[in-house]
Amino acid sequence: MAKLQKSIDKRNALVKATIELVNNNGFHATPMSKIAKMANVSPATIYLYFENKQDLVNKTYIEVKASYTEYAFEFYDATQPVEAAFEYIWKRIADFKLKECEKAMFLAQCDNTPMIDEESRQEGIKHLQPLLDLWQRGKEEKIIKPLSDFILYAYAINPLSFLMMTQKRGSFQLDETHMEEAYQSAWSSIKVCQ
Amino acid sequence: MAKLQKSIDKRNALVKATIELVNNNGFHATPMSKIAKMANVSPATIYLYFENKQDLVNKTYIEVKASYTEYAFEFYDATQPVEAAFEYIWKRIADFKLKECEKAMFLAQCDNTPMIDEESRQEGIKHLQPLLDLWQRGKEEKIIKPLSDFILYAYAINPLSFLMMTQKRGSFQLDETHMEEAYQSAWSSIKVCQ
DNA sequence: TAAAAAAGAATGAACGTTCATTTTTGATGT
DNA sequence: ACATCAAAAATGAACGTTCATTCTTTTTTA
Repeated sequence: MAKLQKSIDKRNALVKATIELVNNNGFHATPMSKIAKMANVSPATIYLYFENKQDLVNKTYIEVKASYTEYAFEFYDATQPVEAAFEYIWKRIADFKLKECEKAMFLAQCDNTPMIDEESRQEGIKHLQPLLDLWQRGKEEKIIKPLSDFILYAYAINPLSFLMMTQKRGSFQLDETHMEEAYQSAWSSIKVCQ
Repeated sequence: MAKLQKSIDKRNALVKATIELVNNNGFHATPMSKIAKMANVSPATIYLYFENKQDLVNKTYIEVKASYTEYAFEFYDATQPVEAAFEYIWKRIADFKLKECEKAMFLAQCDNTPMIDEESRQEGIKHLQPLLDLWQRGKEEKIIKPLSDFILYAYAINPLSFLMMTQKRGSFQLDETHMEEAYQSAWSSIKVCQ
C-alpha cells in the first residue's frame, strides 16, 4: 500500500511538473532533466512511469483533458431546459479555465501544436458527448441554430480559451462582469434569434 | 541588382521553409539543418540572414502577422456603415485563413505557445487598429455591444482559427455554406440585439 | 533477503552555431 | 568587350553543448 501510494504521488508530481514547464517554456525547451528535478526525482525514474518523453506528454494531455470534461459535467442535470443546461456547462467550463488555469493553458498549447500524437488527441475528444447531446436537443426544439457541432463549439466554447490566454498575458482581466458578458455573447451566437 | 534579388529570394525561401516545417513538426522538432535543406541553402547561410533560430522564428512571425492584417484591410473602406464594414473585414480574414492556410496555422501555433518573444508578439498586434476603430464606432452608434475589444475579438474573429484548425485536421469542411453560417454567428455574438 | 524502485553517471546522437575555405559578384581598368 | 580583383556571399565540415535514454549500482520494500 505504502509502495503504491508513493508511486502515484511521484507520477502526479511528474505530470504536474510537465504541465508547468511546458506552459512556461514549450515542449521543445523542457528537458527531461528539468521535469525530473521539479518532481524531485532522478531522470531515470521517469522511465519507470512513462515509456519516453512523447509518452509522458501524451498521457499528461489525456489526463488533463479528462479532468477538464469531468469538471465540466460534474453535477450536470441533463433534464433541465436547454438554455439552463447550456448555461450550467458553459459556466463550469469557464470556472475550470479560471481555477485550473495551468491545465487549461496546457490544453490550449496542445490543441494548437503538433506536440501530441493524433491518437491521444482523438482519445481526448471523446468525453464531450453530453454537450453534443444537449446541442442536438436544442436544435430539435428550435432553440439552438441548426449548425455543425464544430461551429457551435467554435463560437460557444472556444472563445474562452482565447480570453484565458489573453488574461494570462496580462492585458485583460476576466472578472465576474466580463464573464457574464462573455456568456451572453456565447449564447447569442448559437441561440435562434426570436 | 541581381545580387539583391537573389538574397531576397533566399530569405523568402527560409521564411517559407520555417512556416512549413514548424507547422508540421513544431518549433522543437525543426532543426536548422532541415530548414536549410528545404530552402536549398547551407545551414551556415541562415546566419547571414538571421541572428539565430529564435530571431528567425520571431521575424517569420512578424512578417506573417503583417501579411495577415494587410490582407484583412486591403481595399477596406472605413466610411461604410458598421455592419457592412464588419462583414467586409470578417470575410477578408476568413478568406486569408482559407487561402493562406499555412500562414494562418503558423500564427495559431505562435499565438498559443511560448515560441515567440513577447516583444515580437507585441509588434504583431499593432496593425489591427482599423478593426478596433470600427468597433468603437459601432459601440457609439449602439450597433455593437459595449464590450471590451478582447471579448469582441474572442467571439467575432477568433473562432475562425478554431474552425481552420479543425478543417486542417480533416474532421470538418469549411465550405461556402459553413462560412456564411459562421459569419452570422460572429455577427450575432457582437451586434446589439434589436 | 530477494525483488522492486530509485538513483546518478555514462552514452551516443542531434543540434545550434562558428570557422576556414571556396565561389560569386560587380566595379574597375584596359 | 574583357580580364582583374577585392569584397560579399555561400558553403561544408567541425565544435562544443545539450539532451533523451540506458546502464550499473544502491536503496527501499514487504
